[in-house]
Amino acid sequence: MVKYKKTERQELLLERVSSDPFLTDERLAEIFKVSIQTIRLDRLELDIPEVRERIKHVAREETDKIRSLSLQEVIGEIIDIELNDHALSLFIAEEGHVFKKNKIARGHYLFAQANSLCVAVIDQPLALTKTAQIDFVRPVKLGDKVISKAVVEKMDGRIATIQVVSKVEQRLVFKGRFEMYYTGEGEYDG
Amino acid sequence: MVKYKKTERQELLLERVSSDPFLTDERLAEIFKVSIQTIRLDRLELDIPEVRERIKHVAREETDKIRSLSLQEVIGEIIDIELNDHALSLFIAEEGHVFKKNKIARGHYLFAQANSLCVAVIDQPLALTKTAQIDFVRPVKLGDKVISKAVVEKMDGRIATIQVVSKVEQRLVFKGRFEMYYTGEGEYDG
DNA sequence: CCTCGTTTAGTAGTTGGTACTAGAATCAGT
DNA sequence: ACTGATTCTAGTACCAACTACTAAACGAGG
Repeated sequence: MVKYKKTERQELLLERVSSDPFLTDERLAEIFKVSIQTIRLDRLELDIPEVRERIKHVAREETDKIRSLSLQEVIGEIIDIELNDHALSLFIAEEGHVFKKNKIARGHYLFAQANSLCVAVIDQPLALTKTAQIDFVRPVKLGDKVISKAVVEKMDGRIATIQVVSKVEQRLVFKGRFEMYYTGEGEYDG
Repeated sequence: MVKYKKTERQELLLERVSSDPFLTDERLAEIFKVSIQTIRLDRLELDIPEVRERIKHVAREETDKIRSLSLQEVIGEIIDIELNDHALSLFIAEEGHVFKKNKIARGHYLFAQANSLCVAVIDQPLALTKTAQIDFVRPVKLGDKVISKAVVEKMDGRIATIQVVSKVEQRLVFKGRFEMYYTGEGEYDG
């Protein structure tokens, strides 16, 4: 087995650490077959905190109820957001999301990405889906990176209308029109 | 302020630590106005692990929760099915399915229940959702038992039209009309 | 007063680090 | 092949937050 080059090792390190935050430097040194010092230099360069801080961070996500709204309750990772205007998220179809037989993503994950993006883009204390018309244009396969874009068309005080399109490598795979019901604490009467 | 007696302090200690697992012995010693050693004796007697272990435990719960949720194949348990005709499933809204703030189920779980029911009721090697029009009629709350019923309206050789209604204690909470694409071959050319 | 439960103090050792210095190995270009 | 930079390894001193242990002080009851 050949040792990795620095940059390659650092990429893999980032992946490893984010998929399993519980790995100590010692374990990582074994995995990559380098010294502990090398691992520490890598973490320093990549701004990866020590194992205890990583664990603490994961644990905080549970207790931190404020933060969790924008982080936890979303399928896919939000990569750009302008509240009450538009939002972008990335969802990668993994083993758990696809049919075993043909490796095509189950529709409800695409819906979930779009739906949670709609919830996130509405900057209101309460936002619930009211109706949706959706089209699954092309199947999404295992490993596909789905970029979903939600654009708020109008907000009339109670109902927001949002158009969502999802693409894999620029190709449309899903589109939908969502009506979201929302209320703000006393901002609007209702 | 009077110092607590041993037993009383230990009770309060248990409460404190379980409500905030991030407290170090040093902090606890300050809180109860005793020495660190006393806190450590207490933890020993009460079998409370050290701060880092407590944090690790919380973090583990968190990652387990995410994993078990994302790996869910089908949402809801099928309780009655007549292939190509109708199907019933039960879904119970649990902690992981609801918004933390208001304990209302996220829309995509209701969609997922309906969607996977539609996939199941089509007796074909391949069944993919093509379009859907859906209505979230009433919010579903934590603990609600949602019964979803899918009825196949027509199947024309490639597309099946299915009506789904979901109820909690006889009250409509969700309805939708799904068009499912299906083939015997397992081919799909978008 | 003495005793026993309780509390405090202090020491040595552990884990998983940070921060730093210094030297060895490797590679890239001339 | 030699030079110089990059990369890796080694080693030291230090830290937080402990465990595990010993020993002493306190405090109220018999």
